[in-house]
This record gives sequence, C-alpha cells and structure tokens, in this order.
Amino acid sequence: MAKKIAEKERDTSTEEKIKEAARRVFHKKGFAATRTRDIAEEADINLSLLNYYFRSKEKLFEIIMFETLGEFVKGLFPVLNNEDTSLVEKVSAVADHYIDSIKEEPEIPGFIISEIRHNVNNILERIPVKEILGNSVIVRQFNEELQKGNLKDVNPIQFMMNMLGLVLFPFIAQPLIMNGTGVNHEEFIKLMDQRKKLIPIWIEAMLKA
Amino acid sequence: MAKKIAEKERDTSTEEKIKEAARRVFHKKGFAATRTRDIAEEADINLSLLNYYFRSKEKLFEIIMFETLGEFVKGLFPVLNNEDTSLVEKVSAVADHYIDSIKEEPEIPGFIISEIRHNVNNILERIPVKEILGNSVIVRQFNEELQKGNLKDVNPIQFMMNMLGLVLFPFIAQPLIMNGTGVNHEEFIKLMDQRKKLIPIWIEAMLKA
DNA sequence: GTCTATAGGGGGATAGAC
DNA sequence: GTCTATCCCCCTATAGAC
Repeated sequence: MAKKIAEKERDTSTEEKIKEAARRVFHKKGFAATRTRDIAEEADINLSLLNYYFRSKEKLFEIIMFETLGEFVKGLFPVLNNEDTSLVEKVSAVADHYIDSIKEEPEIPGFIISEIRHNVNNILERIPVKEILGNSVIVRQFNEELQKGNLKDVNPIQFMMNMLGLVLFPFIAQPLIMNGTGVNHEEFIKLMDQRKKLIPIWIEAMLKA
Repeated sequence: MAKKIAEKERDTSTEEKIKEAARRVFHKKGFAATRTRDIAEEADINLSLLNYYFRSKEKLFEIIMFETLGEFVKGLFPVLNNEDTSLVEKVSAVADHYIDSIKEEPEIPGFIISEIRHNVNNILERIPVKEILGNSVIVRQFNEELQKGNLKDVNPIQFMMNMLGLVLFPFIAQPLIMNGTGVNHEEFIKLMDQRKKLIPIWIEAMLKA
C-alpha cells in the first residue's frame, strides 16, 4: 500500500514536472515556436514521456492554455463580486491584483493575447467569461450609479475596457515602451507600482467626465 | 527598351506580390506558424521564387516586420509634432488615426505585440522610437502645461501609456472582449468609433485628476 | 525569371525493450 | 513508467533545366 502511494506520487510528480515545464516554455515562446524537445529538456525528462502522459503537443498546450486563462480571469472574480467595496475601490483592487501578479509572471498577458489570436480549438468558449462579467456586482454597481445620475452615460463595456486597458496595456506593450522611452526594467516596475494608486483616481475622474 | 521596362515591371510585380502575400500571412499567423508554402500559395507563385527574391523566410519576415513597425510608429509622427494643436487635440487625433487605420488592418497591433516578444533580431533597435517620442512636441507641451500648474504632476510616460492604452488595448484584446461581453463585430466597431470622441474627454479629465 | 525535383534536416510521435 | 531507436512527414532551401 505504501508502495502504491509512493508509485502514484512518483507518477504525478513526473506529470507535474512536464506540465510546469510546458507552462514556462509555452508562456515564453508560444505554441508554434516551442518544440516538444524544448519542454522535455526543461522538464529534464525523456521526450517520449511527454506523449506518454499527454498524447500530443496540442493536448498538452490546451491544458496549459485552459489553466492559464482560467487563472487569469478567475482572479478577477472575488474582486469584481465583492459586495462590500465601491466601484472605485474595485478598480483599485483590480489594479493591485493584476500589477502584483503580472510582476511575478510577466509573460502571461502577452501569452494570452498572442495565443488567443490563433484561436486554437476555441478554448475561450470553455471559459464562462460572459457569465463571470455579465452578472458581476461591479456591473450592477455601475448601472446603479448610472441611474442615480452619479456618472456619465456610457456603455459599461467602455468602463471595463478602460480599467483593464490602463492596467494591462503597459505590460502587454512593455518591450515597445522600454525601447521607446529608454527606461530600464527597474524603472518600469516603479512606474507600474505608481499606477496602482493613480489608476483608481484616473478612473474616478473619467467616470464623471 | 520598352521590353526592358516591361521585364522590370514584371519582376518587381512578382517581388511585390510576394511581399504583399507575406505581409498578409505573417500578420495573421505570426512568424513561427507561417510556412513559406502558405506565402507562395497566397501570392500565387512558385515556392522557389520566394527564396530567389528574398533568400530566406527570416529575411522576408524582417522586411515585413520592419516596414509594419515603421508604418505603425511613423503614423504618429506628424500628429505628435503638430505645432498648431493642443495637447488634448493631439490625443483626439491619435485616437482618430489609430482607430481608423486599425479598422482597416485589424491584425496589426496583435501582430506587433506577438512578434516583438520573441524579439527576432532586435528590429526595434533599428527604429528610432525614442527619438520620435522623446523630442516630440507633445511631450514638450505636456511639460509646459505641467510647469504652468495646469495639470497634475506625473511622468509623461504615464500620460503616453494612458493615451495609447485607451486607444490600442481594446483592439489587442478584441477576441477576449467580444467573447467576454457577447458583442459582435459590428457592435465592437461602433464602440470603437464612440471612443474617438470619448478618449480625449477622458484624458482631459485624467490630466487634472 | 520561373519551373520541377530533390536534398537535407528538424520535429512530433511511436514501437518495443527493460 | 521510463528508456533507446527510429519512423516519417513536413518544411526550408537549393540545384539545375528551360
């Protein structure tokens, strides 16, 4: 029995090693440019084990893509559905959340943007983004404030695009921005940290403009 | 003589056909996922002519990348350096310019973002973005307004990121946005057209907030 | 300049021993 | 479960005829 558990642990540990390696390599190079050999090397396993555990490069990619995208949008869920925070407090929380988590895994926004374009097996359909956003507390709050006449009449989609654009765009365009301005990585991070405070202030001003 | 010109025209026309096809295919699929056969087929030419004219897939890609990036940033130049427009009028012009041109070639922002990450042969270095932006009239105007006390003290880089983020992010994230909100393509374009008027208003409010 | 044919190698996947 | 060896297709690039 102890042996069986040990075996099982060893198995899942190899499977996990491959997934983690695949995650890193796919995030960095994208589907088309990564070779299964890159993943095997990164995971320090034999190439054939990749097919043994995941059948094909495509299947493995789908798993990584699905998990990555899921984590990325689901991180928003508790923030956008918190009944105890105001609209602008939510904006602040979104900025904090994404800026901090992207600092730790900077490849993620670019990975998602790049790979979603080539729409491998419409993975998007399998993540209920519409349900997460459409019924969210933040949209309800936006509409309530709108009815109270506290803010200018625009489509809530514009509001969501503004919030996410102000937070995510600098990371997505980071190479262009660093090259175009001459700031180094450290300075770039400092600018992003400043934005955590600035974005809610900006959004509040925009809402009333 | 007439024959020579005719020949020359035929030659450059084939070369052009390949470049235009390469442009379309690279823009859509990215470097790693396009096959030279895709380009040959799209251009309706024999595969070997691609190597005859451009030596390799890499060389052809570099040309397309360089041209695409150059057009993209140089389109900003006259707008950002117009001595006769105010700060906010420039923002309006940037929004008009990009929203209209991206409507015609929607693949471009995603293409640039995706391909710049894998930094093929640091093409960025060969485009003087820093010179275009750093000495621009818009940055000078921003600093002048700052000194006059007409706007809140933030790094002009923050201002540029906000302007470009509000304009470009929705296009970059278009597949996610359409899926996440349920709007169709026509409705999406309508939202973008609305932003041409909204963005300068928003930016003006942000500048003072 | 344009074509056919093919070299040459890389990459995903599997067979089969252990 | 893990390894070695290998298949075989596909893709870039070129040789060489026209």
